[in-house]
Order: sequence, then C-alpha cells, then structure tokens
Amino acid sequence: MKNKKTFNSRCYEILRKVPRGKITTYKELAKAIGVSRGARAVGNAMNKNPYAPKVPCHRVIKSNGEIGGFAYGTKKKIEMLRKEGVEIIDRKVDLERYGFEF
DNA sequence: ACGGTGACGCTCA
DNA sequence: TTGAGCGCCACCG
Repeated sequence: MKNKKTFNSRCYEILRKVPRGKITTYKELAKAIGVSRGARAVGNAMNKNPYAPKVPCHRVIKSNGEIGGFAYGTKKKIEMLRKEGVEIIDRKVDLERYGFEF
C-alpha cells in the first residue's frame, strides 16, 4: 500500500528532486524529511533503496564533504559523480559549489 | 517488544 | 589536524 510512507520512501522522493551535477548530504536530506538527526537512518535507507536506478543515491555524500559509502563501491560512486559534472578532489566534494537546496 | 546494525554527525583529547 | 568515542534515527531478525 502507499499510505503510511516510511522514512525510506520519503528519502527516495526527496532525493529524486536532486538534479544532475548537484549533490546533497545525509544530514541535509534527513533535515528536509523532518528528522535533522537522522543522517544514519538516511544512509540505512539508501543502502536498502529498492529504486537504485530511479533514485540518484550516488548524489548523497557526507556533511563534511567526503563521498561516504556506496552499495556498488565508493570508487564507482566517485566516477559517476565526475561524469555528472561534479569535481571531486581528494575524494571530497565542494558542498558550497555542488550542494543542492531543497 | 528488544537488541543489533549501518552509505552519519559532532565533540573531545 | 587527526583519531577515537558517543549519540542519533530507522529498519530487520
């Protein structure tokens, strides 16, 4: 059923709004959902995300600018972001430049 | 219902 | 600055 959207589904919906070439952080995403301290919960949702190709989960990074983790490999995540136009330096991203606001 | 786990965040030394 | 520890929230067995 679609009522009672779980925290996960909420993450996917919001994350889908992030355009190509931009990224967001687990903290900001959680905040947008309503749980400012649920960064971990967001990561948990991304890891289990059943909408892999539908949701740009690779556009979500840590609040400190690091890439974080990725179900298909952090390395892969970096490559994908680079292809989308995000410049990654020393496995870190400039949140001020590529950070997307909901 | 309870405890453990995880793609995190922040503070302290 | 870097490293280690504690706290946070949601999902699963």
